[in-house]
Amino acid sequence: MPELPEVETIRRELEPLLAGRRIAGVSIGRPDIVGFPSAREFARQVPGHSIVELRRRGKYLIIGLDRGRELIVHLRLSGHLEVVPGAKKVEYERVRFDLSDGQVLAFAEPRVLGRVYFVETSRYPNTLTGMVKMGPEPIHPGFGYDYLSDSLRGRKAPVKSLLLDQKVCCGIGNIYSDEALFRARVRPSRPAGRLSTAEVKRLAAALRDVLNDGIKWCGTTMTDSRYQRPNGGVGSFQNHLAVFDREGEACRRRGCRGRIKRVRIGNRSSHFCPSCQK
DNA sequence: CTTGTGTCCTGTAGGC
DNA sequence: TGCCTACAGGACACAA
Repeated sequence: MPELPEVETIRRELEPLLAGRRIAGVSIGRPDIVGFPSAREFARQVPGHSIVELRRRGKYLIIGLDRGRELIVHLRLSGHLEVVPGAKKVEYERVRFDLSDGQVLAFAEPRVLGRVYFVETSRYPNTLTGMVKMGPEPIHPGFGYDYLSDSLRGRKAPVKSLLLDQKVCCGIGNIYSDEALFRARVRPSRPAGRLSTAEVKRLAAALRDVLNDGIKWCGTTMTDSRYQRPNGGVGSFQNHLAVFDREGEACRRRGCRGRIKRVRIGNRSSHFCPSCQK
């Protein structure tokens, strides 16, 4: 669920709550949540480190520690982070970090698919190769027509599948890929290598714009979504979705009489307007 | 290398 | 109401 805008919102709101605190203790409710090193080593090595800053790479949240170490969190489908008073119980809490100010950073993850890693800065283990191979940030200046055009050239897979490939453009998930394709007026099923120059240009701009809009609205919280901000608040980009989760509803483009269709592409549901997207 | 499929794990919505 | 099945926004291993 959390894609780039959600993770970026979490980063911004969590940093003032964490920066400068020391991690006094770690308790692990589910050892399989720890991706590196072993759960036992994780619980032994993390305490004593202080939190310096929070960064983000794609959908990974990077908690920068002192002495050249990082705590890396991936929320996958259902994970979230909360900072709560030490006495409070957090539902689905899998890992708990006791902080020096008496607060607790809780990693809650109902589905147990999310992971947390403790690593040396920029020295990533095999369980984190996704970090090393990750493509550029679509909201950074280096991501534009030239890069995207090179990445899609000759590819026969549906353009939607390539947008979800973190090696092509990191941070994109099912929601923002559907929304970007709508803005670019390109159907998700189109073979990626067959897009025209104008379409690739529109797509590169749409990816950047839709992610920035998602950040502006503090992410997307659906009714069945567990995405929440560290203070318990929710996002509001769901109020601005053009196609995602709108199957059968009217297209919102002025003058368009189309209805949003849902199809399966690469085992993921994809939403588009048959009238606007070619 | 590219592409498509299955799997991890749990909770929940919706059908009967 | 209660049971059962299908599906969920991610990532990766693996087969063809």
